[in-house]
Amino acid sequence: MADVEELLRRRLAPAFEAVAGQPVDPAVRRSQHADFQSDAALALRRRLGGNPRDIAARVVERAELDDLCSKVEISGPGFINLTLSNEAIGRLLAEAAADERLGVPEAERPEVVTVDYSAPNAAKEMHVGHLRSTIIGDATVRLLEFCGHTVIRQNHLGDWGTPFGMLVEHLLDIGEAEAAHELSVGDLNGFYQAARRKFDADPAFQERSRRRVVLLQSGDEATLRLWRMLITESQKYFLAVYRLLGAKLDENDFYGESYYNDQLESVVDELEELGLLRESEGAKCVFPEGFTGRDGEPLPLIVRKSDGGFGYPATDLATIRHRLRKLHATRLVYVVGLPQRLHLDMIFQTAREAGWLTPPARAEHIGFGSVLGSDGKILRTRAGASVKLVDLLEEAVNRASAIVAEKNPDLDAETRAAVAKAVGIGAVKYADLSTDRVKDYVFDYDRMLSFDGNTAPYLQYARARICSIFRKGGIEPPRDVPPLTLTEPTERALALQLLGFEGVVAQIVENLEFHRLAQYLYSLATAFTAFYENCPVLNAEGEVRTARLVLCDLTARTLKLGLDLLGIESPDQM
RNA sequence: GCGCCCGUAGCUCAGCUGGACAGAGCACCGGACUUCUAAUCCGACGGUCGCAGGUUCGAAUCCUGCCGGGCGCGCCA
Repeated sequence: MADVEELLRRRLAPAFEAVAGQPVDPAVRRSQHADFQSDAALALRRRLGGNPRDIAARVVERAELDDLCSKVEISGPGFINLTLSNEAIGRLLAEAAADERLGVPEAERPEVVTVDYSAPNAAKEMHVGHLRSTIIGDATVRLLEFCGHTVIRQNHLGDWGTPFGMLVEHLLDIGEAEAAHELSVGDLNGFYQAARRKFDADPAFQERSRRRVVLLQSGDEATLRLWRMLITESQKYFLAVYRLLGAKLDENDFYGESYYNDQLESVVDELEELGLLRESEGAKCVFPEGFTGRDGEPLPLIVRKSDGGFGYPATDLATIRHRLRKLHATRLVYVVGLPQRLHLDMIFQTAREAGWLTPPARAEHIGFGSVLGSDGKILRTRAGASVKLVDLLEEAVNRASAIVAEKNPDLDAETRAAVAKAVGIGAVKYADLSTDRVKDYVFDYDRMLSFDGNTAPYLQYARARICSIFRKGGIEPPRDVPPLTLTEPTERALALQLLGFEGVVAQIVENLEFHRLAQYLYSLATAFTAFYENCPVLNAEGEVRTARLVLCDLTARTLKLGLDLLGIESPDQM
């Protein structure tokens, strides 16, 4: 969709520069007093002095806006209010209608981007903590791919470390067949907790587990076979969850901790050669610049523990080095909870000091808050256990199914099931993506499944109604049309909203603040509903009807694309 | 002790690089279905933007200090 804001900016910028004698950002944004407004004249007073209204007047004098605006006026202390002409809007919409991508261009400079997300632990249940990472990461992948970047998904599976001694021993105790059964059925909690209980209660089991870790790390073939079985079975289970969630992660995206095992030694060596390693209390540490701990002492990243084993920072450093050096990524996205902020910052800083992470490459921690229950505390079951992700999702689908059955009994069973899944899963995802990532949010089925307010069902419903219009009319959306004729205010408002899509997408690509896209889609759906209430489509005639059909089609396509970028399905009927 | 994040309507949340009277949804109250899905819409009600200073023509937004909540700070990942 042609980015009108950007168009206006490009027209105003030269005029501002001429008046100010220096480059000026015209600061164009949507306005309550007109379609758009430019605030730059006010800010300029500080640099230029004088009356902002006069500055604005001189800018308006020079700017070429005739083909876009029907009205340009100076208001208040120096705002430039811009009203688009209906002709310009109609022209831009017609252009958008003809474009598969709705006017959203591919990136001028495509990048290789790694997205680190989801990262469950093998032989351990996925819980709500993994929900956000998976949902946000998936949306990131979809968005960046749509914009033409090469995205490499990185599922940093927790598949290595001391717990696996215990888990392998437990596997041996219950037998391979039983273990495979438990893992594939998804009773990972049962499996893990049983192992844990024995480990805590039985010193003999503890000792066996320790020896097993040593065997595992020394590459004992028999042990490795059992370990691999644990990993493979767990992966199968995770893939089933991803299918249910509709996340794009697949079996090729697992780059677990074990993947980096044979790179750890070289990471240590390289840091050593660079002189970044210091021995402290028997451990080999990096002290990245700018981090201090409790006593104002430099904060260490323990790369090699005093017992000779590798610390987890070693793996994270191997990972970032691999992504930069072998995958040639220039943008490294980490979708990881906010509590890991400090740790990741230290990893990034170390990577910079090691000369691995250098511009234009950059690493970003896409952090997020917690999922809370209605009591305002981190979501848990009544019993206080962490909530299984699958249970959460299935509950959402079941509730959606009940709602759909009640509201639209005419749907056949198969369609209803598909709609229930789209609505239920979509609701969960949208609830997560529609609020500011960095804040905690309250998980509430009733609210997220409501057809009122800023929810997935509301957006899906708006689109389903549009599909219904075309179905009922037995017509195909007109895609190749002359400039649209707009007559009603709600048509105009909807049109303006549609033209904002490209700008929003461009912004989200940079900051990955998906709630802004959600907010946009909600406003779009709201604008459509107002239009829908006021403007009959099928009963209209001539160019009015054509314009309305195009508005419907563009709205439907924008909603579908927008939701798709968020990883949410759009059923054609509900 | 140090550091990071959060604090906007009764509830759940928006508010983009400071900009014209702080916006939605829910709940509550009052309206609208012979017309494309009323699974909706319209109206009313509701806020000293945690508190106090400061910068500015102008602050929910930037700076400082408090208060309140969450999290992190060496051999777990």
